[in-house]
Amino acid sequence: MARHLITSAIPYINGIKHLGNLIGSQLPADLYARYLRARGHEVLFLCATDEHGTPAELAASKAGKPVAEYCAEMHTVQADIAKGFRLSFDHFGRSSSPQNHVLTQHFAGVLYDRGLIREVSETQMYSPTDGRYLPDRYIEGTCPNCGFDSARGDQCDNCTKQLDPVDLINPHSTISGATDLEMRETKHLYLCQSKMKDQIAAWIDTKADWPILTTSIARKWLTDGDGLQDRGITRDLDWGVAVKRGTEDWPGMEGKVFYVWFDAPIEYIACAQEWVDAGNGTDWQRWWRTDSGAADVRYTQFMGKDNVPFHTLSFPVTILGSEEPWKLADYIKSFNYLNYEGGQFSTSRGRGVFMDQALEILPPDYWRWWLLSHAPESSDAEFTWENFQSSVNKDLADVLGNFASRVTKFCRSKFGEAVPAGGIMGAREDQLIADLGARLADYQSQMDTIEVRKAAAALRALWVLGNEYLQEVAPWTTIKTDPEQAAMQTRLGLNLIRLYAVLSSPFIPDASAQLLADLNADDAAWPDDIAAALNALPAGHAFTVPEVTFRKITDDERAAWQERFSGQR
RNA sequence: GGCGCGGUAGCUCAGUUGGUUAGAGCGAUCGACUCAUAAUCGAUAGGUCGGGAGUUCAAGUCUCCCCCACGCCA
Repeated sequence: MARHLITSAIPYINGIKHLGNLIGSQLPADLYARYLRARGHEVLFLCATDEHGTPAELAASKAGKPVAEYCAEMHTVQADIAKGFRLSFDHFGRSSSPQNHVLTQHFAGVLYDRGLIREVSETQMYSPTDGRYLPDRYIEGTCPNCGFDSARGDQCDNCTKQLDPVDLINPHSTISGATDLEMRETKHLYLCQSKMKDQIAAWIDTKADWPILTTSIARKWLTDGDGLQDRGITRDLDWGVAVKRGTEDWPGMEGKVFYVWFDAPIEYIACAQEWVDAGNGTDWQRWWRTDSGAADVRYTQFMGKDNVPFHTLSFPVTILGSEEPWKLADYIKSFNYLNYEGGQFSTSRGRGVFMDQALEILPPDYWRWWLLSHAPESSDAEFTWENFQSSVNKDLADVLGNFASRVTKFCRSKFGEAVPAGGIMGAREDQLIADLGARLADYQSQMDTIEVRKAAAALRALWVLGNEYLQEVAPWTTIKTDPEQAAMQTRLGLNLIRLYAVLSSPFIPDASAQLLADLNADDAAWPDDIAAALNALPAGHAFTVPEVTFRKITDDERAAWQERFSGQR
């Protein structure tokens, strides 16, 4: 038994995420966490909401609420949706937690002491009307290069010229439309990532087993141009972690907060503290401090590719730069994007399926199965309703659900609702057990290496073995000449359902639990001996015939959903 | 413009350090079965592995050029 720390990239507080966000991080992380727990490992699975920054402030003001209140509400909304998808976080924290404030300030102080934070004076656009400094992308004006009248402060969307907000003609705030913008001199803190680039590069070089996507993105940032650049870690905002050196005030930095990308990953650690403070754990240090037992923890991070730079570079700079014994990631699993029906998911245009909507139309297992079995691992993947319908109907309803149905209903009609006695296993059964063992080894190997799609395929192959066996031995025929033999075959079939329920639980936890309940099976332990596992339900054991485990998606439903989520409305 | 990930059967994708007739699932066709959610099982068809050149006894798998898609950066 090993100890596994697992974190999923923390979703931004601003609004409900779509299915692409789900499969990009939280869902595969949950799959891995459930699998490792099922294998008997000790797991701490953490996630949180990322709550600071300008978008949160703007969303709150749009909703007419104080930002703290808005974030608290949205946190609850996201937590409920996560429960709806059966994401098995040990704690779902908040980057705005007091624990994270203290820890973020601590890291800043330590990094400053190590000479890894420097102060930089720069000018920035201030809007008296909005009462805030404006990030470049919230300023628009006329492009000095091409005359386009909606050029953004960072870049002109028309001629693609890189811009500075001061270059814009007639600049205005996109928040209020205010034109009385002025340049103000302001001081900010920069994290000296460049000083750490060799150390980070050396660390990445040791990770030959990481996904190519992860290492290639990291290497690109390490070697592009002059190499890893220093980055600003403060902003002129109200909502966030106040800039301090540990517990000391930071002269000249009054009224400023740390930028989200600095405090967000630190929340992974703070989240473990929240977990303890919430009364769900007793010792967070043994997961995070290598001097307190975390040295033998394996830490795996999950994220979409847009988050890779923060996890391979910035956060490691924070951890390593502190020279304190914090746990560093052992494995970083990253995902590409999920597209929707030939384009991208679009939050603003309502294009694609969002997590709350998905749960309105189908139970979580349907989504979990499709998303995981089509996870965008090697390249971007695409969601289409047609593919979703055919995959779910075939894999879940036909191959697995119908297997449970045909076995239990046959048993009920011929032997009654209890596991039948009699008969002896022969060569065909030995063969089945050998095949199951080989497939199980494959499945476990894919899960161990977090090859999500391949794991799904291996699991499906296990389900197929049951149908093959049943079709071949045909108890509905055997029973006419040799009822004892048919009883043995049926008993084996019933036990296969239990085995499948156990093995499938990381992917489809609800269906798994329901099948186990219908079978009155109290043994849900991961099998280490297939033959023994197929005797878990003994002769005479009573069961209930399951309701339809997975219903099929009809053509009409598919068409209606396709229309509903097209973003046209 | 630079860089990155890809471009393999109608669709979604596997193809390890280059090595026998390029694989899987779905879909299609044919057959078997009839316990089951018009489910299942078997068989068959289908690919000049984006295009071109090169290295090699041998290339989907390495090198170069080009084309396409997506993304990141400038």
